[in-house]
Amino acid sequence: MQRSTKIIRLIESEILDGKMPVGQRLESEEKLCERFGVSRTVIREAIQQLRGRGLLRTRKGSGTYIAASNLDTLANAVEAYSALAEDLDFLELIDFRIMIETECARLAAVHAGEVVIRELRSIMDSMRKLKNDRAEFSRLDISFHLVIARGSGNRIYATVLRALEKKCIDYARKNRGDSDWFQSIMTTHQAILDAIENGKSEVAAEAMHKHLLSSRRHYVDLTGGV
Amino acid sequence: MQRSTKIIRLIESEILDGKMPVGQRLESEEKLCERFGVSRTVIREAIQQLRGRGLLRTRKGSGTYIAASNLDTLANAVEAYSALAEDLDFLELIDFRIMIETECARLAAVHAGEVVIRELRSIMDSMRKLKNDRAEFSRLDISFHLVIARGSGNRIYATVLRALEKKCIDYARKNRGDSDWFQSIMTTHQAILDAIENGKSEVAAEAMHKHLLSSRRHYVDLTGGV
DNA sequence: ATGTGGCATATGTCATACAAATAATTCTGT
DNA sequence: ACAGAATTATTTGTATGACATATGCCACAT
Repeated sequence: MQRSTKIIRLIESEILDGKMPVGQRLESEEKLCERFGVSRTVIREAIQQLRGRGLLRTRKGSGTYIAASNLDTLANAVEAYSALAEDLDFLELIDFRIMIETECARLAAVHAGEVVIRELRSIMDSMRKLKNDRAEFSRLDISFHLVIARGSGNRIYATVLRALEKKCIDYARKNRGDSDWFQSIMTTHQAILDAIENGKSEVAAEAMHKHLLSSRRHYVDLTGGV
Repeated sequence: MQRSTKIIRLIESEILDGKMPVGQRLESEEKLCERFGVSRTVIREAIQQLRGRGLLRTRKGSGTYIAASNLDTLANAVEAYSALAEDLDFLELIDFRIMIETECARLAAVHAGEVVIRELRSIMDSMRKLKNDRAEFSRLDISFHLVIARGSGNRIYATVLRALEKKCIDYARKNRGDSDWFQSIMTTHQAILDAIENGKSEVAAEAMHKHLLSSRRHYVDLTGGV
C-alpha cells in the first residue's frame, strides 16, 4: 500500500474519532513528517486528497484545519443524490432544465470566451459526422449543453446540470432518431451557438428556451400524456 | 488563486464536459507539466485532490485514469456534492439562487396548497418572535425559502436548493443583525407570501427577485467587492 | 508460438531550496 | 507603559532533481 494512503487513514481516523474538533489546526507538515517518519511529499499528498474529500482546509502561511464533519457531507450527498435520482419524472426534469439552461445561454453569451466557442463548434462538427451513431450523438448533445453551462462563468450551473446528466441521457435515448428530429436539433443548436458567438444574450436565451420547449413537446407527444 | 486549483478546474472541466470517457488514460504528468506550464509538484497536487473526489484513479507505472463516473456510484454522489460545497464564492451562489428561487416563487403561486401557505405563515410568526436569536433567525429564513421551493410542485428545485442549504446558512450568518435588515427581510418575505396566497405568480416572482437582489447588494456592500 | 530479459515510461518517494502568506516578536516613538 | 511599525520566524505553496518501483512493450532466444 502506498504510504500516503496509510497516512490518510491515520489522519482520517483521528478526525472521525472526534479527537480533532472542527476548526482545529493540524500539526504543521514538518511535525507530521517526524511523527509518521515520511517525507513532506507524502504528507502533502495525503493532505491534498483529504482536501479533495472536503475533510481539510489549508491556509497558506497559517496551517491546515479540520473542515466540516465529513459525516454531514456524506449524509447530504447521499440524500441529495437519492432524492434526485429516484423516480424523477421527465417533465419535472425538462421543466427544470428549461429554466436553468435558458439562464446558462443568456450568461454564456456574455461570458463565454474563445475557447468555449471553439469547443461548441467542434461538437457541432462531430454531431454532423456522427449523426447515425445514436449513442455517441446523444453524448455529444449533452456535451453541448454542459459546455454552455460551463461558459456561463458560474460553476454551479455546470455542476447541477452534470448531476442530472444520466437522466438527461436516458431521456435523449427515448427520442426517435429520425432525420427530422436530427435536423431540428442541429438547427436550434446552431441558432444558440450563433447568438452566443455574437454576444446576443437575449437571443441566446430565447433560442435555448425554444430548443428545450420543443424537446418537451416531443416527449409529451411520444408518451401521449399531459 | 493557487496554481493547483487552476489546474484542478481545467482538468475537472474536461472530465465534466464529457470529453474524456470513463477509463481513458490522462496524459502523463510530464506532458501535463508542459501543457500547463507548471511544475510536476503542482500537477500532482491537482491529481491528488481529484483522486480524493473520486474523479481520477492512478496506477503506478501505468498512468492516471478517469474514474467511473456514472452517477450510480456513491463516490460520485459525494463528488458532486463536495464540488458544490467547496470553495464556492458567495456571488456565484446568490446569482444561482436568484434565478432558481425566482422561478420557485412563480410556480409556488400557482401550485402551493393550503398546507404550504400555513407553514409559511407560521415561519413568519416565529421569525418575528425570534428576531434577536441570530442563529435561529437564519435557520428560519432558509426554511422559508425551502418551503417555497417545495411549494413549487417540482421536487428538483427543493432538492437542489437543499443541497446548497449549508452554504446559504453560512452566508446568512455574515449579515449584520441590525433592525433595518430585519425589517427589510420581513417586509419582502411578507410581500412574497401575499403574492403566493393570492396566486399572483408574476408578482411573487418579482418580489422574490427583489428580495434576493437586495441580499446580493447587501453582501457586496459588506465585502466591498465587485 | 512462447516466455524471458531488458528497456522505456509512468507514478511514488525523498531531499533541498526558495516564494509567499501569515503569525509572533522586537523595536521605536511618544 | 503602550500602540503601531518593522523585523523575524513559522507555515504552506512551488520548483527542481534524483532515485525507487511498477507497468507495458519489444526484441531475442528457446
